[in-house]
Amino acid sequence: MRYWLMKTEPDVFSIDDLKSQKTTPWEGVRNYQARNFMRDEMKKGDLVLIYHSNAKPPGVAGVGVVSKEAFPDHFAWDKKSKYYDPKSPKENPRWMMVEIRFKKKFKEILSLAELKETKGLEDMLILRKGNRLSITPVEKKHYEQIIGMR
DNA sequence: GCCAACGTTGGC
DNA sequence: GCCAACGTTGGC
Repeated sequence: MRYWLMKTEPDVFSIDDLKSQKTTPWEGVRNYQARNFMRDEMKKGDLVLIYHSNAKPPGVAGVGVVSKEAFPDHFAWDKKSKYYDPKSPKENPRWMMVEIRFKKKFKEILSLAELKETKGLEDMLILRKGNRLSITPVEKKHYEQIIGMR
């Protein structure tokens, strides 16, 4: 089993939305590296830290679990969707997504500031300068340390 | 709102 | 294939 971190803007889709919906297709990823993680590496049962970006404060808000492995992101086919992409035809879909199921919400968000101050998490990808990737693998030890903090 | 970092696009 | 221009991300 592997561990991941997925960013979401809570104004668009928050941990509370995930909690009330129970599951969600992780639509709208339009970055090849992140797409490849979903398409090739994320397996059912993998655990996912749900991270709120562009939030006050930004940080890890809870945990989800991969409930369905890669399938085409059909929002790319919907002209009315903001994720529409004419370069992703149905015969040869360019963008894929996984389904995420709600697991838990932290009582209090584990803020980016707190993550930065925590010894042992220094080499997490999310803490690297300039990291903009919306999906990153997380090491088991980092995942466990973070869960231990909440 | 600013801006650094990074990804993508497109002319050549 | 190079790289300048442009767009996006996301913390502050």
